[in-house]
Amino acid sequence: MGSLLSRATAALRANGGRMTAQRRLILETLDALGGHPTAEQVYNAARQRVPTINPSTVYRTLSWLADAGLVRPRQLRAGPGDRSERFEPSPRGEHFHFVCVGCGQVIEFESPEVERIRLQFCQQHQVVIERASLTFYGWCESCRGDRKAQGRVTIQAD
Amino acid sequence: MGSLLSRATAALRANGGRMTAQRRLILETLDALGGHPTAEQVYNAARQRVPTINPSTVYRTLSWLADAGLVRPRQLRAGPGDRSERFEPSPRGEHFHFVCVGCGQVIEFESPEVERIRLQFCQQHQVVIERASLTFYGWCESCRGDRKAQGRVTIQAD
DNA sequence: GTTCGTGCAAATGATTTGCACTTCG
DNA sequence: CGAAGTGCAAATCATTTGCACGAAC
Repeated sequence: MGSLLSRATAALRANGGRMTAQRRLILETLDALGGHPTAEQVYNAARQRVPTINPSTVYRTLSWLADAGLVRPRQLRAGPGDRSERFEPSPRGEHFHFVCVGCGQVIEFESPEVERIRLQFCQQHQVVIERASLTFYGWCESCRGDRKAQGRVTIQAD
Repeated sequence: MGSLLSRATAALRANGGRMTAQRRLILETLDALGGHPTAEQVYNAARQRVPTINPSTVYRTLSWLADAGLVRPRQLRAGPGDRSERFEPSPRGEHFHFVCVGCGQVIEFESPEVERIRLQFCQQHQVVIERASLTFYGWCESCRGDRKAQGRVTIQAD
């Protein structure tokens, strides 16, 4: 399970796509950034190396990667007014997220219990579940103290 | 625990706010709609009764209700390109959602297990969790058959 | 009569798209 | 060469905001 760059290159070969300088740049940027960057963060980071890179190209590359299953779009918003989608390299297995509403930090975690909840729900309601999302919103260890200070932070549930 | 209209009226009295014809209309519309309507759905439903109602007023009323804790904003998107926020009357306790990616139907459910997962996570990571969101995405009983047909539906996780 | 709320039109912010031009294979 | 990809500017979509007018208390 190599870098995004190498996996994307393989995917390109398989589909007659082309490896361009821009795609290479964006893939390397994603590999370097890690975590859960927004399209804008990818764009800004890429721009430091190649100032002529265009936001449209970043968006197009990210959505191509998402379609190819090489990157996973995530809705992890630290607060209202945080409207941007985030992207994470996908080949780690199913996992969930804690988002600090103070600093935006994301902690990933696993939880086998979710599988049980899912199975129970499927049987009870005769539905097919393709994906589960569990997200905790709160204050990380270093932001805990600021909690009451920022009364303005009103996060919305989903 | 009365209607939204009655609870909102009480909240208005407490804060020196004013009960206007528009607010009454929107509150009655929300009561009538139930479920998890988007701002646009509220607007359209309200407009059938009073065609002069303005979208801005709907947005402003919804965000006032959200601030007052009388309505809860929810991110429940059936697919990508479903960018709108949904709103649900809030005084039901903590619960979670199943979203059918075929028809958009939402099923609510409870899950005491989530509380355990939350506690365990808090202790392990020394964080404070204010809110948990668990969402299942899949196909409801009546849409199950269409599943493979709509390969275009690619939902994003969070 | 104030202050709060509304309507309207314009602004916003994230993302997408049409199109002419470039470049990979 | 020819299809696939890029840059740019304009379009889109949901939502927000500034401002002059209107209506609750």
